Amino acid sequence: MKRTTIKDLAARLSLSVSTVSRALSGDRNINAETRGRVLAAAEEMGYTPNPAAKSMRGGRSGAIGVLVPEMETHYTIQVIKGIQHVFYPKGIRVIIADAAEDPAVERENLLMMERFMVDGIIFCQCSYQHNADLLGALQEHGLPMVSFGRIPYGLAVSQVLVDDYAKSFFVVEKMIQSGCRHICHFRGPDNIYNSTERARGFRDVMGKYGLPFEDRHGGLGMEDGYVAVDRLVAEGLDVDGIFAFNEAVGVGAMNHLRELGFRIPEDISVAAFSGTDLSKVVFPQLTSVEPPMFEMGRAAAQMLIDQVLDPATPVRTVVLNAEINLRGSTGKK
Amino acid sequence: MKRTTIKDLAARLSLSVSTVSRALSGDRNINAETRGRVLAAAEEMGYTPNPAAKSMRGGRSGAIGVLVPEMETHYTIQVIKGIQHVFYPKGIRVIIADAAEDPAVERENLLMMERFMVDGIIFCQCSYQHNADLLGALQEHGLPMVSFGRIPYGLAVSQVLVDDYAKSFFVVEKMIQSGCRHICHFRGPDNIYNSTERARGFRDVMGKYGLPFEDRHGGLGMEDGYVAVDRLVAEGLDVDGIFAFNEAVGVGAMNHLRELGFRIPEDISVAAFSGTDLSKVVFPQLTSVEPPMFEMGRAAAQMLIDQVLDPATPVRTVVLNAEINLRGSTGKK
DNA sequence: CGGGCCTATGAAAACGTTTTCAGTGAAAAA
DNA sequence: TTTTTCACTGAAAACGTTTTCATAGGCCCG
Repeated sequence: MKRTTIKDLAARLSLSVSTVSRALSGDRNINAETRGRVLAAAEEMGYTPNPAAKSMRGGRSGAIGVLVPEMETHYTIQVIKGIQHVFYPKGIRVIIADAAEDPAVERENLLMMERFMVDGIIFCQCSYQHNADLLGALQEHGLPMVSFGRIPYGLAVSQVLVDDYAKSFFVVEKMIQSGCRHICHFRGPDNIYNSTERARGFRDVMGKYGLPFEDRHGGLGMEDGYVAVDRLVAEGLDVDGIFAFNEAVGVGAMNHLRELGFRIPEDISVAAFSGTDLSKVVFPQLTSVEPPMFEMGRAAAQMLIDQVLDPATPVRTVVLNAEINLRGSTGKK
Repeated sequence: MKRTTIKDLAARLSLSVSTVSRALSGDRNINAETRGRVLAAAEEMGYTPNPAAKSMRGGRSGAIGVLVPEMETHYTIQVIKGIQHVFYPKGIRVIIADAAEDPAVERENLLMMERFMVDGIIFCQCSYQHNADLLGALQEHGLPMVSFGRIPYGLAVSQVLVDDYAKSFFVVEKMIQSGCRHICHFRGPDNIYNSTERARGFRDVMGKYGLPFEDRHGGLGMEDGYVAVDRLVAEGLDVDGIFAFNEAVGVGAMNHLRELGFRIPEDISVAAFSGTDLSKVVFPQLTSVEPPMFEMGRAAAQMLIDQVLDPATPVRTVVLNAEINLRGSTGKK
């Protein structure tokens, strides 16, 4: 179980560790032939550098942290894949921590990342109203960081997002064009700033067509969509369309509407933000706004690397394009 | 950005680093008062040990690797959560690598884990026919490892599983009891040994009731379920039940059957192994065998810790109980 | 031919821990 | 009083790298 170290190579080749290290790291002050011998021996003896030693000397830990608010949806998973796609080929370890939508857990996770001495973090806050202090302090302390997905309102940090406002506007416009007149928005939680943006897009497009603006508290999960439908029915439901904060709420709403005997989309159309594969699995398939999740992860990772390499990198906001996919849950009335 | 080290503490307290280290690690050869002073100072100066240094000295990297065959299903994600639940409180970092069902990628991931010098791995092989050589070599080399979910056929390694045979037997028996007579099994890929076990459970229960045994190649994904249904229809479909290798295949089959105008469960019942939340989201809800995913992750993690602490720990196989959940996709004929 | 400048290498320090080996002084045992 | 033992602490080595710093020989230029 003993690993080959640089010392073993040095001994084998009757060279000093310095020379071997230089050969391995591609220093130019080294004889080409010596370099060749070292590389060959390294290959033969199966040498791989000890990351801990590298890290101790170099100051960098060679690991980055990814903090996500949930791991229930395919959204998060795809972003994580995008992130790993960038880091793993570079030999950088990725540590993932899930807050399960609990800001207290998120805080623990942040502190854990600090203990782990990660070189940077990529995060998506549970709530923009929580942990901004700690994130700010870490940033102040020099920890590179990039946010994705949820808007880190009030935090001057690099971020990769989609255009919540515009995409909400356009997808609802499609619903209107297909005949909807009384659309209700199932709004996201107030502590997620995207809720505000999506609601604004919704309000503006309804205004543009002179239609009444109406919304209900939606929440985040499938149960929330379920409950919101119940409430709407109890109030004597008078809508022909629902625009949900996210896919889960949309699916929850749609499933419950169907249980209650409504036909979708004939009686009521349903659309949602944050669509993933799931939108194509439910019946009818759900019209949704689908962010380029993998690409978002890649972009965030690249931005983080830039920051790690040059701490003076300015704060940037990257807005990627989300696709609007019209499916069976919306259609001609 | 300079972190407090043990040296800083020593200087501050006019003690030697050895003493500080001992106080911190809870060595008993230390004056209680001194220990108190050190702890107080550590708290005050916000000292946290440098994992890299610890690791270099201690030989252990403080990280473990988790190798999964896919991250599409909730199954894997839940197992990962169970694993993290055990390791994070202990300050052990978890590195996750996804093979996307490609044994070549899986091999890369294994090598990556070796480079990262993880203290152990928890894995679920894409295919029991691949990478057993490398896994065996690593094990031989002293790397602690635990397998979960898919049967690591031919590898003498600790593992946590559910009873594929018995649970397949029982869930299909329920279908029979509800009136199904011509059930077709959509079999999993041959390079996953669980396919064999589930098929065996299916064959035996059909035999017990004197019913004809029939199966088709199923595969792993939703598309596979879709395709298998098409093939069945092309052959002049004569079944009243389908038992799918996993949830994805089950959902794919069910969705396509519905597209083709079949009523579920009136015309055809559908059940599947490896159910997750998704089974409750689709319509109708899918009858499925649900492994205790989180618990499996926890168990695997605990077994790995045992092995790391004592390399002489004997190889164990832990079989956990999977729940059979009867839902709308099966029912009285 | 002597000084200066490359090229290639080695020696040693440093990173932050843990741990072994040696003490120290004081109390206990003789 | 002398010796032993004990409780506590310090010095230093070690883990595997990278990175000065130093130095050897060889070459060019005057």
